[in-house]
Amino acid sequence: MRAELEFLQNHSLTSVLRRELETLILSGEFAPGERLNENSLAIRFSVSRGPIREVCRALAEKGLLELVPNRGVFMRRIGEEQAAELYDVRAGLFASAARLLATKVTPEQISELQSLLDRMEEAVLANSLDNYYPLNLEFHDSILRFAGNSRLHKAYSELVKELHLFRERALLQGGGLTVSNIEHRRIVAALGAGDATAAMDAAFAHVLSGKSRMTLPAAADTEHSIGGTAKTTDIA
Amino acid sequence: MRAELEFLQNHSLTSVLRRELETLILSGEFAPGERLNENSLAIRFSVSRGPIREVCRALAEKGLLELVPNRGVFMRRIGEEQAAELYDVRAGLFASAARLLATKVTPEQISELQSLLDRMEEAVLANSLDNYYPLNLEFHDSILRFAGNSRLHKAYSELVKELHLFRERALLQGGGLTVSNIEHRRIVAALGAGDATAAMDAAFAHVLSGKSRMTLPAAADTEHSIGGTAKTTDIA
DNA sequence: TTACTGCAAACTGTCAACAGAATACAGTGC
DNA sequence: GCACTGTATTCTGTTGACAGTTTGCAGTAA
Repeated sequence: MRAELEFLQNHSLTSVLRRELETLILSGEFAPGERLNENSLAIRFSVSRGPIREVCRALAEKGLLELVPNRGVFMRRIGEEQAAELYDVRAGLFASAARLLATKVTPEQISELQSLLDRMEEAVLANSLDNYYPLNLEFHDSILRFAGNSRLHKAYSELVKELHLFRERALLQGGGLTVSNIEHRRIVAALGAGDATAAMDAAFAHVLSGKSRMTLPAAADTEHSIGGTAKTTDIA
Repeated sequence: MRAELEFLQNHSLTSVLRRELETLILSGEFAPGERLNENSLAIRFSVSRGPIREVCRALAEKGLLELVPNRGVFMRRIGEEQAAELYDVRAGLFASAARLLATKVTPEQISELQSLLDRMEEAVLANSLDNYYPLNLEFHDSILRFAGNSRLHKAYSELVKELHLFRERALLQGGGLTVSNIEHRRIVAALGAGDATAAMDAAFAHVLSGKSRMTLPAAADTEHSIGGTAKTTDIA
């Protein structure tokens, strides 16, 4: 019961709604550019329009939705240029984390990262994107976590969520995995050596490399994901 | 009249309110941790509570306000640790801008930055913080602008706004100006040489240097700003 | 005097309803 | 058949009101 009381105090209806709608958005429930009907959402969640509107305003501020006066809220549509811009921001945050971590990383953390590198290497050899993808996420997340700056971590995570809205991106070619993991090794090597500048540089270059891997093939084939929820992945 | 119509279409009541309230907050109208009464705000702006609530949700998402269930909205209180974290994020964004700019900067932009450096140098010699401060802002803003990434620029600006909430910081000592401008010169030199890594490194180090200039003296004297709206400045 | 209890006022959370704008569609003229 | 106009519908923007919670205060007992 104690736990339930605490739940009621910390999680208001609005905050629950917010989380719920965010999950819905990130799960691909709505198509890019699709309009969200406030009334429908209100009925769907069995609440009135007030809380729905508040949640939409918050998510719009976060960059997941778009507000058009007198027309309503729309799923944010992220074009190639906007995605490219987001990559630059993400690169800066990731580089910051790497640089901060370089001066304080512990041997245990290095070996944990090494372990991830090895497991990713296996996935590369098996040419298994399905195995590589979650390890890649964990690798990046670990660096952010080890950096020990919760605000930086939060900003990075939100940026990754925002990038998920960019669905018109190409699937990664097999060769990308090899390159990606080589870059990973370079980052860990710099971290292990305590070289802040090199770590920052490698981290930044890695994300930018992912950006070019992502946008270049997309220009050649932009129709592949229309009408489906093709599982696109993001190796950076 | 054309302009007025366009104004009505693009700026809804909520968006105007949002800007207004944000200005109020950043101007120091409310003390850190102070509670904002929804009804008072509604009366003050002659609107109902609905729009006020939506605006507050948006500004809370942005990090300027804090929401406590069943108790209301409060001015966000930023402690020293949080401010330190924000500096790291800011450093990453600024470094990203510097690195991106290094590969595309034009001679005209370099000379514009040089001009700012010279004018800051004058302010340093005159030991005039009042002259130095706006030039310093313009210097940083110019680099973000020249970098040509609007999203990065926006993220940086919002972070600076968020940092403004940290009022318990010390005024800058005179010596800081000299150091700060030396760091500025190092950034511009790297940019002019087209050295992306050096530019990124110098930019990151500069913001972190500003962070230590900010937090160290504050630890020695944390009571200086109580009860007043002392004009504190932020040299980084 | 101090601590506790109970009540009252104030405020937030939520809802339902109204006004105005945008959209879709039927009707009319060419 | 096609473009245009006027109307009806739908949806957003905003408001006022009610329910539940928190806060402040007066009253009481130790």
